[in-house]
Amino acid sequence: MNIGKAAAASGISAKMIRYYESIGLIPEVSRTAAGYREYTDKDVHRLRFIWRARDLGFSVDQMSELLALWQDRGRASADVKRIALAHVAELERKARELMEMSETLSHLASNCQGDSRPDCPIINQLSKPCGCEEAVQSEGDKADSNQADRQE
Amino acid sequence: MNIGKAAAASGISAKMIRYYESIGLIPEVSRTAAGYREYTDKDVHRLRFIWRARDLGFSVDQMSELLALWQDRGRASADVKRIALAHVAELERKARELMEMSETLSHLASNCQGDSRPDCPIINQLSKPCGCEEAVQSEGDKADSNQADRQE
DNA sequence: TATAGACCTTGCCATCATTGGAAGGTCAAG
DNA sequence: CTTGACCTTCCAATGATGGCAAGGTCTATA
Repeated sequence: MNIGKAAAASGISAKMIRYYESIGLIPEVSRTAAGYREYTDKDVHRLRFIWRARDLGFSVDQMSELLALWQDRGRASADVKRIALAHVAELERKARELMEMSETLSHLASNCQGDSRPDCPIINQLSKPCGCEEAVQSEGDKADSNQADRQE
Repeated sequence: MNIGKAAAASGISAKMIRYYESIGLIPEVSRTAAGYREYTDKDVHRLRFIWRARDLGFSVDQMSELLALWQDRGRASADVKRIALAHVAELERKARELMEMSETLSHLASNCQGDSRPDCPIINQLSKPCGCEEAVQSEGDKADSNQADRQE
């Protein structure tokens, strides 16, 4: 099967398949006399593995480790679990980071009239002169009000 | 004030200040006879604005719009709010995406013994042959489940 | 058989925001 | 005057992906 078929079968673009080969994530496959790459079902199976791992947000390096463990009959599931949980922690960290931004901004926006006048708590917050503590609290997350948010 | 001082005062690295200047996010500042950039308090104030916007995850393009609105005495707060809310939606989308990955993986990991044996639901899931919808089996989860078919 | 068009090959560029480094000039303290 | 910290510009790399170009190959059809 050529690279186009392998791409369609695996869900990974031909471009990315060549890229993964170039960086050594997957082995070089055999070529036809004309130089076309030839993929076996086994190769496609590996690509699908990568496709799923990628879908879970694993990096190329992590996928490389996972592929090695997959191949390793003597693997310890603890090794797989460790990689997975480290990734979960990272995903959660990033998600929290995004949610903090979102909440801060959402709060500011909720206090913005959104009309034709220039006064705006979002702009006010961004233009504050220093990084003083009275900035929007993202870590403390005190639920207690400060609704009005001194928007001068 | 030279770029190093401006960087320290604004929280943005000298490297990034030069970059922001090169792409036109901030105007070119005056230079000393020796070619050193000179920053005024106003310049630093603008850099702090950028620092805060960046901290909220705004892209350079969005910051450019926000800076223009900041400078615009006749701005409509609705324009600011629109940008902010669009960004909130994007942040939430990304956060949800990460959380979905995290939850899927977390669930798989919770069913993994994490011992010295090779059987592992995480590897099993990744190695499934097709994109079938029979997601992860829940708590009940037969531990006997299909051994990941390795390639060899 | 000739040809069109779909596919393959390699290689380079672009993204986005940021960091790093090299080579060379400048400034301030000792 | 030296030293070291700073500044300047330019170039490169990151990670994962898409795009394009130039050229070769395969396949179906006229």
